Amino acid sequence: MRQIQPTPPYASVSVNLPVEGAFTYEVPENLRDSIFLGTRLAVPFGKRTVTGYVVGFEKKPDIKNIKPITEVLDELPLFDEKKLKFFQWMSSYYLAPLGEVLSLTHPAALKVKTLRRLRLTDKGKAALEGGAGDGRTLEILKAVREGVAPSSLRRRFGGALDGVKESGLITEGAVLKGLKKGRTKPLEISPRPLPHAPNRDQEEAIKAITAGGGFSPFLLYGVTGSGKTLVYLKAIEHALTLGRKALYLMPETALTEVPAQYLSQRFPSRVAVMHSALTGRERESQWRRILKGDADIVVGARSALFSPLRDIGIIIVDEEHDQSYKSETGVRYNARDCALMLGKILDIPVVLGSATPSVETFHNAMKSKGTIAPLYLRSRPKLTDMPAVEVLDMKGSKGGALSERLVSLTKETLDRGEQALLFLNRRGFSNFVLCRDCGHAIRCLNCSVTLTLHKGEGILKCHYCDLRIPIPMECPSCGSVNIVSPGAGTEKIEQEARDIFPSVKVVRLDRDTARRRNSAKRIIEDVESKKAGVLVGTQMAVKGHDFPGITLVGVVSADTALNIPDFRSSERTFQLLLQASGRAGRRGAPSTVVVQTLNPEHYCFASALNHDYEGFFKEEIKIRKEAEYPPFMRLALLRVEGVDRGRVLRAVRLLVDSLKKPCAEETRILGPAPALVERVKGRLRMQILLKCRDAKKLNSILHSVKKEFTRKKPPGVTLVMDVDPVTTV
DNA sequence: AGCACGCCGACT
DNA sequence: GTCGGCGTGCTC
Repeated sequence: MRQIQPTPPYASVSVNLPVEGAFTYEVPENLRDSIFLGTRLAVPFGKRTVTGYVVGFEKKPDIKNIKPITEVLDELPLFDEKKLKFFQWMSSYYLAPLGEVLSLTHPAALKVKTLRRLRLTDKGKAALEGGAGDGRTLEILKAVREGVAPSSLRRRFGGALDGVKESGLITEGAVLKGLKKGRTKPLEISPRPLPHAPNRDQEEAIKAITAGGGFSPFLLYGVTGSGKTLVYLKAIEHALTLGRKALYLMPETALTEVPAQYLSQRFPSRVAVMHSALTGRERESQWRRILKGDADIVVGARSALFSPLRDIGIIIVDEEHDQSYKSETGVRYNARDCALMLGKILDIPVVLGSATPSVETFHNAMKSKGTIAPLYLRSRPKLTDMPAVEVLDMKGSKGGALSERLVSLTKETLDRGEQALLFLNRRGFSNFVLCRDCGHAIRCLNCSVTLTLHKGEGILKCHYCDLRIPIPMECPSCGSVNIVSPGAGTEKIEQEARDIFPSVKVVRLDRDTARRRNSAKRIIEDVESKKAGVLVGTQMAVKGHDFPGITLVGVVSADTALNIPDFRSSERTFQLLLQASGRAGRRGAPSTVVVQTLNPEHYCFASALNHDYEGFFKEEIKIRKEAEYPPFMRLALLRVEGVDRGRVLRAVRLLVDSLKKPCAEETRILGPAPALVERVKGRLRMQILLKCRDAKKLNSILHSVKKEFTRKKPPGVTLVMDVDPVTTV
């Protein structure tokens, strides 16, 4: 790890700011031995001190005013040449500044912050005590003594502040934050023994993965319960016996627990966990363990891919189809695709696993000269052991959100001493509140959506900007008191279930009930211990948790996902249906899935009835081809946002103009059109969808558009470029 | 992203 | 005449 060559006196440093290119800094004599490629630094940048990352060295730069590096932040570098190559690919592919990509390598809390602080000089203190000077000056001095923030001082006193500063009464200094050196502590993981030895399919998959052919991507494909986890664990074990390390990605933080337990049984205290549910302190401690080389396996959510793990020998991406691998803020990367690229650069196997692969991955794996090798786990539970799926046509049904059929099945289930899961992917009591007399629906002031009723909290809430208002007693438009809330969310289902089964404990698991730490745990324990008979929940309840007592799953409305005008809505619905049915009776007890829908004739239900992923895929791929969507076309979504409508529209016209030249034939431009939710947090969102057969061509278009747009764009608007969007609404 | 510099309207 | 608006451009 240590460099043999002495560090040259100048370093190329990438900073975490939206600026292109690296900056040159002098390596001070006393830091010569502690600066490497990949070292995280604090560097002066303009008037501030910012985080920087060493991306190279120079001998003789032809730049004047070179400043010295302020401080080295970590003893060990966060990346090497190969990883840097990977980060540079990400920067180019997702059109994000390199420094922003590199900031993914450490917890955000470690970011260098310069706090500008104004302090009184001795002269200033004397002036204040002596009451010397005009009223305004004294006012300023008093405010500075009280520690009022510079920004608000500026707002209050304007230019007068500069006058006081010039007269030497106050001085400005910067305080660096985030430089503390933390301690490390392994997370408590209770070990769990491996369940059983691999069967023949598993053996074959393990053999293929561990065959050792450098970069080799696999799709491990098999229904829930077919034993993918064991294959991952054996593949990881193999990498570790070769003296290398392993990355194990999961889409949901809750899912990491069981694999981490298995792995820590086999490799005590060599497992690190990285996901957003950790506290800041835990995350930092896990990160430092990884950096110091105290962890051989990192189990975590998408960001774990960038952790400073050295000498990675295998990457596992479980539930590869899951949308949460896509980051929707900052660098809009897809961790699954990034894992493949990192595997290619590191020349190691990458295993994608799923029972319902994404259409792109499956297409890739099925192609005659596909880039991903399929591995089947056929030895699956018998079809008779799979839950029976019933699709209920809800057209013309009246009354509650739960049909008579679903209610009677739930009753039977409870009577047998078993449990039911009622799934609805919408939280709150009702997603709209309506006046019966004038038809007015209560909408958010900042976003173009209706407000959701949260009865328990006694408020209406916007799910986009978190606006909260009290529940109105009368219609704000006509004054009528005839207000209803016809939509259904999990809170309403919970209440309906309580009304129908008053003697049964009904619990709800969604973002609202799981917000407080450990409250989700309590709900899960209630279900596991069978204290609760009915679990109502959003996808949070469906993903990952294995409740053996649940033998009935009711999908309250399959239409929520199906009706979103998005090219992936069928895929998403099908995946949810299969995931939900995977929750029913994993221990062999006869079980049932009931799907309520207004579109029972949709092809995803026919396939879901038979647990037939490939049947679904065959239908879906035809539509994708016809409509020119992935995997046949590559997509990029360009979104222009801003508060001022005129400015946004002007910017969109500029964007369209800048697209004309680079987009020749073979490229489709859809839009501009307002986003499905036109305004969010007061900002208008206009978007253009680009389709192109060739990813390289699309990328070069995006680069040229970005360059031209940033040069010409009016102030007050921002352009977001989303490469390979998972949703285009 | 900040922050300074620079050029046009309403005020002591 | 100045204070301050925000458009423009730079930061090693």
